[in-house]
Amino acid sequence: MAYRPTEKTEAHKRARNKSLLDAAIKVVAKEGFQALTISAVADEASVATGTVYKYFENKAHLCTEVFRAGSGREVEQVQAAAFPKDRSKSCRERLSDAITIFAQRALAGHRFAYALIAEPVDPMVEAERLKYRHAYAGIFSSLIEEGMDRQEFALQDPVLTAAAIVGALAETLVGPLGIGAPASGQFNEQQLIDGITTFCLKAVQK
Amino acid sequence: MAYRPTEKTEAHKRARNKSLLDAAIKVVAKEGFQALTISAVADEASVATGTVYKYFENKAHLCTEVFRAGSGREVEQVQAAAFPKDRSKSCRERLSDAITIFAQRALAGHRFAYALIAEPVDPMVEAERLKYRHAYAGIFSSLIEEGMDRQEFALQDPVLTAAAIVGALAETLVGPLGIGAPASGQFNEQQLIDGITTFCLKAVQK
DNA sequence: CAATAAAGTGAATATAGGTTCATATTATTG
DNA sequence: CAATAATATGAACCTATATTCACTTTATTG
Repeated sequence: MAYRPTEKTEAHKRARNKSLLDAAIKVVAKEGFQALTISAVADEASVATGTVYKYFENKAHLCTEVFRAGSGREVEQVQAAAFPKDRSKSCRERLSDAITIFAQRALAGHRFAYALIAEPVDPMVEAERLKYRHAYAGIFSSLIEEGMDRQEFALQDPVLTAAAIVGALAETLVGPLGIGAPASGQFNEQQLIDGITTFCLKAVQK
Repeated sequence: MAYRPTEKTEAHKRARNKSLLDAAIKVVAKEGFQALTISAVADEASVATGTVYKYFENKAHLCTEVFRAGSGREVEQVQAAAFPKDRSKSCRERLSDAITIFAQRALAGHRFAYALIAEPVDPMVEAERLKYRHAYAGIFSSLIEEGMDRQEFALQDPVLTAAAIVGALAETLVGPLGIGAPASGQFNEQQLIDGITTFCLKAVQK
């Protein structure tokens, strides 16, 4: 007997796992999923390609993690806006806040947000994106349900409406976020956000 | 001097071009863009792979044609619903008709419609899809503009609203159309269409 | 240090599918 | 039929990455 993983090595393992994930996110943020190759990640993290496979089973898993990490914080923010601690706000107000947060963060995040929301990616990554969108739809759906209970919103299928809102958000943001699109500030960001918010609010209202 | 293309050969050329395009559409309708390979098309049309390249410069061009052919009829139908000869209908009514037609045809077309609207595809094909969605957005945008002029609709950015509608349509139809989704009839198709229509109409209304 | 196990390496391998091209076939006309 | 040109063929080629694996390096403990 002569070897056993110790806390130090475990820590190193965790650190490297994180550094690989960070590297992957950095690649996507800089050049999109199009540039997310195993060797690009390896280079960015200054390790060999084989090392990546010691930490991620395969590319699909790596993509999943990038989405999870990238969207995790985003989804959290939207969730927080939709269901704040302070329970005094109306559902209408909260829906508006949630949409605004989503759009603002997407517009601020630029390349990375575009990659998550709309960059043409290969089918494996696209499958991950569908899950990511689903998480948003869940938030909106719950909020709409509550709004119906409180009779703030018209009676409707909350799942359908939630999907429609996510679709509307994604599609309207594709243009402004797309490659070659005017940089943030070139167009009136506030106007865009107001437009989307108004569109969605009117749609759910009584 | 001893050879010159004749009407007969030209006709054959046109026929073969069509048969290749039909083959490509058939492949997509059956198994999606995922299965659209040059050799699949060649097999389906009973020609050699090289022959495909006599008629289509490369795969991207072939994809473009599949989208054009596949969506051409769809876009036409929506256009016809949005701008009918009979000018007596209100914009509201026409918008409702256009949305209904879009959804109905997508739901009826099933696999092919799913492929056009939402199937995860590789970036080359996705780029074509964006153009296709743009065509729809153009129709809705014009209609909304007219509706504002006639004071049927609230003042709004017609381009933004049109994008939102296209996004809402695509996203809400993805689920029902997706692979493994219940076959048409399993869910209440009419209810779905009504839901989307209501959502969009309320959103544009004064 | 010796023994052992894990982590790291990166060249080699595997695959898939788009694209090419030398060759064969077919059509047209004098 | 001979000459010519267009069309068709499909095996071979190319490219781009994901993935593997024999080997090296590093960490741990008696």
